[in-house]
Amino acid sequence: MIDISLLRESPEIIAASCERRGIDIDLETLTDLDQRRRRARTSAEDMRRRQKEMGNSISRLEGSAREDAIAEASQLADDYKAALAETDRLDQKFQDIWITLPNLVAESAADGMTEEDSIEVSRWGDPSAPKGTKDHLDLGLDLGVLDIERAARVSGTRFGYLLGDLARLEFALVQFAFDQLEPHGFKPVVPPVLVREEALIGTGFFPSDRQQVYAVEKDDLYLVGTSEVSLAALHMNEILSGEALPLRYVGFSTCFRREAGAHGKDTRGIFRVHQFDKIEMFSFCNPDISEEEHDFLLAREEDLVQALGIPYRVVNVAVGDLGGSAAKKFDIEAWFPGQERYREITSTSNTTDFQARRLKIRYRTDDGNRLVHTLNGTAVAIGRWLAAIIENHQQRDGTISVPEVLRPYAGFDSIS
RNA sequence: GGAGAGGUGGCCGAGUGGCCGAAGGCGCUCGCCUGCUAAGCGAGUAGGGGGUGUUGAGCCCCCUCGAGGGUUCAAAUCCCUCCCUCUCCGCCA
Repeated sequence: MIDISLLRESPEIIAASCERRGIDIDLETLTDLDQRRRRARTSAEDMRRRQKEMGNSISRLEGSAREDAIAEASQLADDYKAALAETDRLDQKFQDIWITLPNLVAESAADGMTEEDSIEVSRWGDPSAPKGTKDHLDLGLDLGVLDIERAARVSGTRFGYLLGDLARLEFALVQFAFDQLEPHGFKPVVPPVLVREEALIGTGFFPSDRQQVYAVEKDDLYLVGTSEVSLAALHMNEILSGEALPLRYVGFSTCFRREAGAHGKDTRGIFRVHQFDKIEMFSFCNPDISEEEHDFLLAREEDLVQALGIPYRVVNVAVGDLGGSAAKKFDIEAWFPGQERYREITSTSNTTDFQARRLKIRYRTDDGNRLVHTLNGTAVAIGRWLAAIIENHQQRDGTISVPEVLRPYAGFDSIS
C-alpha cells in the first residue's frame, strides 16, 4: 500500500509509476472518493461530538429537563450511527481500490514489460567450459537421486522425490547457508508455513495473487509460497526500537506454489515444482538506507553462488515483471548447461514501505514513529540450486563433483 | 475434542455503566539536588484518523482497553460471535 498523502499532494507520481508498470488507473475517481469519505467523516465526527456533549450533561439533570435531553441525545445518536455507516461504506469502497495499487517503482528499476527487458548488471564465472551437457533430470535419474514418475503417482505433476545423496545435499546447503549468513547478523528462523489471510494481505500477495496460493479452507489458513510472508509478518503491528535496525532474519521453510498459468512451462525435472524448500533472507531496515540494504542482500546472494562455483549473471528486473509489492528487484540467473541458458535462481526485492504500511511495522525516532522498509532475498532456493549444482558440476563420466565448500557438510565428495 | 480461567498503555497492575484514554508501580526521557554510585525531588512518557494551518509548529475534534457486532442518551465496564493465551482431561507426531 502506498502513502495516501501522495494521492492528495502529488498524484502525478502515482500516475507515472503505474504507467511504467503498464497498468491503468483512474486517479480522478480515487481522488473524488477520498474527498467524499473525508467530508463524510468530518460531519459524522461532529455529530458524535454533539451527542457526547449532550450525553454528558444528562447525569447532572433531573426531571423533565433530563427527559428532554435524553430524547435529543437519542436523536443525535441515531443520526451519528447513520452518518458513520455512510463513512464506513465510502472508506471500504476507497480501500478496495487502494489496496490493489502496486508499490511505486524505483527510479533505478529497469524499464520494460517482460523478462527480456531486464538489464544485465554483471556476470561471473565461465559458462563455456562444460564437463558434460546432460540436464539435471537425466543426471538425477541416472544416479538414482531423483524420482519424478513416482512423485507424479503420489502427488501429481510438478512434484519430485530427492533421494540419497541429493537429499543429503539439501541439508548440507542449509547448514552452509546458515553458517555463511549468521555472522552477517541474520538470525536463523524456522517460520510457520500455514498463515492467516492477513499475513498474505499484509505482504501484498493478496488480493492480486490469490490464485497462486494453496488454501486450507476448512481452517482459513494458507500455505505460503515463500517464507517472506511469515518473516515479514513476524513483526506486524509492532513498533520497533530504532537501534534494533536493521533487523535481519534468515528463514528456512518449505514453499508451496500452485503455478497457475504456468502450464507447459519448465515441465522437466524439479525446476518448477509445487513444493520446494528455500532459505530466505529478510530485513527490516531504516528507510534511509534500504537501497544499500538491497545491495547488501544481493552481495550475500552472490557470495553463496560464487562459493558453489556456479556461473551466473545479475539482472535488474524490468518494472513490468515486478511483483506488486516490489519497488525494485534483482535476480541472479545461474547458467544451466542442460538448457544452455541463464535461469533465475534467486530474487531480491526492496519493497520499501509497501509491506510495512500494510503490516503496520514502524520504528521509533526522536520525532515520531516511521514506517520501516522491508526487503527480501533468496539465499538458497534448494530445488533449483541443486539442479544448478548438478548440471554445472557434472563430470564426463556422469558423476557429480560436490562443491568444495559443501563437502564438510555433506560428508562426501561426489555423487556417483 | 471436553472442562475451566483470562486478554487493559514499553512492562506489571487497578478499574463492573457517566468528564477513564484509563489509579498506582516499574522502566524510560528531561530538569533539580547529592563532591562518584545509590537514594531523593519535580515534570513528561500509547497508537491511529479527521479539521485548521506558517505542512509535519501549534490548536480543535473523533476512534482505539484482543477483534467485530449489539444493548443504552452514555460501555474498559452489560450481551453475542470470533481470535488468542493459560490450566486440567482426552488424543497424538
